[in-house]
Amino acid sequence: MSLRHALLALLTVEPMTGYDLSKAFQASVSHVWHAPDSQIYPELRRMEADGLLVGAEVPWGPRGKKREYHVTTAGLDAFRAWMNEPLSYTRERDPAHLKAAYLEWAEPDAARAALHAHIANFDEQRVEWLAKVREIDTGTSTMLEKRLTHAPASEHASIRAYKRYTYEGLIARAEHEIQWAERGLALIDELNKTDVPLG
Amino acid sequence: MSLRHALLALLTVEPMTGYDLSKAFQASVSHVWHAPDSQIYPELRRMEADGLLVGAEVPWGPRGKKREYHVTTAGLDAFRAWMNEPLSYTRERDPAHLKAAYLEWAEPDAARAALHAHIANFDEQRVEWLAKVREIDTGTSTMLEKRLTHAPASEHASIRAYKRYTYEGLIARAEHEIQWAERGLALIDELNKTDVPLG
DNA sequence: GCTAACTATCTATGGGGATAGTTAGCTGAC
DNA sequence: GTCAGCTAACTATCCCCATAGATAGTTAGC
Repeated sequence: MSLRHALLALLTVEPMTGYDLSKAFQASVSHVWHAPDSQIYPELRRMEADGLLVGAEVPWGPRGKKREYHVTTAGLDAFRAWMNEPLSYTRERDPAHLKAAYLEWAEPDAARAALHAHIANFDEQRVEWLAKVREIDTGTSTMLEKRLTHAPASEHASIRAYKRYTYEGLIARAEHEIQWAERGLALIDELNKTDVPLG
Repeated sequence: MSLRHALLALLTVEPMTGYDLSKAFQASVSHVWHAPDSQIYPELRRMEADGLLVGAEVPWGPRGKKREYHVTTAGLDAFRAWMNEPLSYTRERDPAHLKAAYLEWAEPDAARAALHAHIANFDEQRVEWLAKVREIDTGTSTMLEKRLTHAPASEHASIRAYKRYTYEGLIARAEHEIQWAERGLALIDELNKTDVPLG
């Protein structure tokens, strides 16, 4: 039930439509949270029914309209409560490492391809997060700057620091995964070396 | 649909009952894969229907019986095919980092507790994987040794090496997460320092 | 001989999420 | 002036998985 809290997190920054939230998940914070719009719209209505949000019809063009959701004080309370309560670490599933543990079953080239895909995946993440950190440092992160405008100046340093800290952790993790995969590639080469000891 | 492949992976080592598989997930490879028995039993029956496994009734005590599943050649083919095909990296969800990005909303003590929980979680994993590596090195891993008995001697080194490589990667990841959380604890202290500059 | 703990299997229910498809209005380029 | 591409919102279906509980036989200790 954490989609709800991810939505609250984004909506504490500024009111948004379901479409905005869908885009925000797809682009800006994918790999931390994501959701298809088919999940977002019903959840927003449920959250409104629960009093965490209020939706406001906003005109859009001559005839169109859209629904912008604002966080209520009950919503803020719920978000703060979630932030203050410990989160349960559910056992995760890790197909990449499951596969790695049985890599002897794969053709060497397929094994290499798997590790290259691992590298490509985390390199993409790394680039994404590096851009985020640069945005934080240069003040070009629209979300962060909006967040700062309605937070007391005394908290600005903390807000900036926690965001940077989060993204740095994700960068380090991505780099770790890349290094692991590279060690794997070296291991595959090592194990598939055709030994010609007495040329 | 990777539960199927996780089950195949374990069953390539030796025939097992649903109960055995449930225990294997709970204990030996949790954090790489896990599943409740309510998922395992139906999936085993589906896999048998698909011809990947055959189940054999085995007496258990005077009146009891259990069903032991053996991998068929079709099952081996399916597993090998999965090992040789690239796996799709689905965007993950990461509640811990989502929370970290909004840590200014939490009470300092709650923020500390969250990071301590993070450390505890990954330290547990670290200990678990370190034990695995030790088992591999000392030849006391029952699963691995069984796997080796029906694999050609020429492959023993590879099998051992891939297992070790996998667990080492998981250990390094756990250590990374611990270090990240520790940096976070230092950051919280830093940000909540009550400045008394002029005594 | 009883009881606790373990082995073994199965069912029910509901939530979360992936995928796909539908409808409708808006905007700008050609 | 129309067509492509974007914004906006919603619906349907299916699968995976979590939680909980039901049932029954086995083993070992007291």
